[in-house]
Amino acid sequence: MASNGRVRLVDVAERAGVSMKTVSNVVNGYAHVQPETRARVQLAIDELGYRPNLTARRLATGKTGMIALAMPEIDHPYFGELARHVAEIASSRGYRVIIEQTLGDEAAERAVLRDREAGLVDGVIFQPVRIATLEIARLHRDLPLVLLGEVEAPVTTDHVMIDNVRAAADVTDHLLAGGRTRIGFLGMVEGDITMTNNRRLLGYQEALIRAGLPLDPRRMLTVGGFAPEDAAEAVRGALTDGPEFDALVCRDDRFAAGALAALREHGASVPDDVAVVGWDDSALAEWTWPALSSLAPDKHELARVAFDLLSERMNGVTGVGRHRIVPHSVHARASAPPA
Amino acid sequence: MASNGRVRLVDVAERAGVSMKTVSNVVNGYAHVQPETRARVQLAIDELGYRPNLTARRLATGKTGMIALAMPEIDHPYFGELARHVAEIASSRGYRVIIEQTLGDEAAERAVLRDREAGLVDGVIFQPVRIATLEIARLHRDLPLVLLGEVEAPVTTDHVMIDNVRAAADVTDHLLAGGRTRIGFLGMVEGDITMTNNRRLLGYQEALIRAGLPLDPRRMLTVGGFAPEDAAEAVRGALTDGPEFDALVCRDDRFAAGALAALREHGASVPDDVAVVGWDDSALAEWTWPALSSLAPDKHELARVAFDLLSERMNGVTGVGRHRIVPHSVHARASAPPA
DNA sequence: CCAGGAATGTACAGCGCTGTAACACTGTTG
DNA sequence: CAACAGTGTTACAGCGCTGTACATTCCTGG
Repeated sequence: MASNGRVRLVDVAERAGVSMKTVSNVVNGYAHVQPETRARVQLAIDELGYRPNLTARRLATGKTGMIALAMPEIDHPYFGELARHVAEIASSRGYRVIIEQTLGDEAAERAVLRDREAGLVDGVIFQPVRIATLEIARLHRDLPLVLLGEVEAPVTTDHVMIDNVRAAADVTDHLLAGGRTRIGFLGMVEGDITMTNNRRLLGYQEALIRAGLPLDPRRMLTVGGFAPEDAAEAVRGALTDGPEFDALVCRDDRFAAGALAALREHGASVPDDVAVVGWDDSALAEWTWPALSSLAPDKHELARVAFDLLSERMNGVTGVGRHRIVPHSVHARASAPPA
Repeated sequence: MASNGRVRLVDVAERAGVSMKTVSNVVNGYAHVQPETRARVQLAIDELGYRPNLTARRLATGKTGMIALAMPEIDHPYFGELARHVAEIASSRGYRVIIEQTLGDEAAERAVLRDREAGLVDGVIFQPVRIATLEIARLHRDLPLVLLGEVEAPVTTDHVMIDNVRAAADVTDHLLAGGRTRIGFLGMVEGDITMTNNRRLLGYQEALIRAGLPLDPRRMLTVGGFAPEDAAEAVRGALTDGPEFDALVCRDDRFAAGALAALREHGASVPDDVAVVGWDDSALAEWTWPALSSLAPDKHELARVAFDLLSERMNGVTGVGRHRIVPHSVHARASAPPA
């Protein structure tokens, strides 16, 4: 046995009276090993308490069995739930997940694509929020990569998302079906460079146009930052200066929570005076009062499809970037009940 | 260059006309390298786009530069926030974090201590919920380990927690100071084997006794499961059959959210009729209506202390298990305002 | 002026595993 | 019955890096 106390393959081999490779074959479940030999090796493994050194295996095979999941914040409800799904899928396929928090930092996002992952993981699932796809394509070399969320063309990398235009239209239709006619959109974020919001705004507008309703730019609220309080602030402003609205389509559940707070302060009743719909269908939607109706991306499917695409890349599939849309639905709760 | 396209140390060495080890020294920032040599090596590194293979480095050094964080669910608000703090601390010290979700599964918790981590990480920070400390001590070999949360004696492993008895007493005192006299406790969970709740119940009882108030066992509510809905169900039952109460100390914020829902259904006003205090001070406390007062463990400190203890163990410190208490406070919000 | 050390660099073994080539068998086939 | 395919096993190189031992040069102080 090695002096550091750990049992190595060679120790087992010696004890069982076979070669290292045979032990390796047993450990890896290789078929062509005599049952009798296998039993002898297994006995030695158990007796010595042998555990393979994964680092050594990785160096030998060139596979790490790990993927990185890079996202802005692990404690954001949506990302937390997504992380859980990804971890479960990956785990069921024998992979482990390293969480990489970029915290919305541009340098951290670049690092995800470069040195940080060198030889550490077999692939990366990455939700960028600061750097553009063009730069991703430029920085990205041969590491298998799947992007999450809306990305602008030209896209040379695999990515998975929901149909944001359609989803925003569905949410707006849900409100229209409930008899709302003066529907606002909360909100565009200053300095937000992702396409996500533009697509959602577009879907919202399309639904209004289809319904023959006017587009009032003053009902499309701009928010100063990403915190719920920023959203509340924007709603407060709109309630005093802006045009009337009887419903709000929100960019995410946290913005919706901020909107609920501002409406409450103002004495507006939800959903009677103003209906509110969130986005992400995170656990938080259950906890607000009233509970939030929310656009629900199929997170499980999102994680599964992303992992499958990545898996193919890790198995050597090459070729142009692939584009996958996963389903969504409107999860109706009290803040915007069904018609 | 290697046929697989990756640049290796030896390629850089060849190009710069020095030995592999000198390149290694430059890469690792070793002091005693001639500036001129260093520059030449650096040039070769840049020209070839060399990135060290971390797996190989790990095999050579025996250090992985990674720790595992094992917890029940990454999408639980408290654990999500804790994960974020741990990831930030670890990252600032040059470590990376692997998230291990046990999902409250006993086998998964055992696996954390055994083969799963073999040679993969340098240490583990682990919040057990299913397996007892005795078993942890039995399974745990030489892998550096720090436990989070309440653990029963005898403790042979380092662990970090808040003073749950004291914290529960502080929360109860907060309610007493607000003039509440019929304070309930929500809740003991059926089949919960962790000590956490017993400690909290104890602190709650101590505070009542010190205040000269009677202990009414019927005000100590038992909950059928860990979901907020289970807590709501328990509160509903108490509202119809049980003794009156004018305040509730809750096991965590999610239970408190469940309690708020049940109270609302019943027409009880919070905090006028019943004050509610949560536990964990998770982001969720901001989103409920009214916003939850909550016992706030110093999560940042918790993460820091846990990492420091682990760090010492990873650096070879041996000896008996150490016990660390981190501070907490009562974060007062609308559901139980200060006196 | 020389022993003793610090500064700078090299050669090579070895971390613990897996892939590959090769070998010794056994049975199968034209 | 030679040729061959398939099975079970071994020996050993090699994954890409770092640690160790050692060579060489350059200072320093007695």
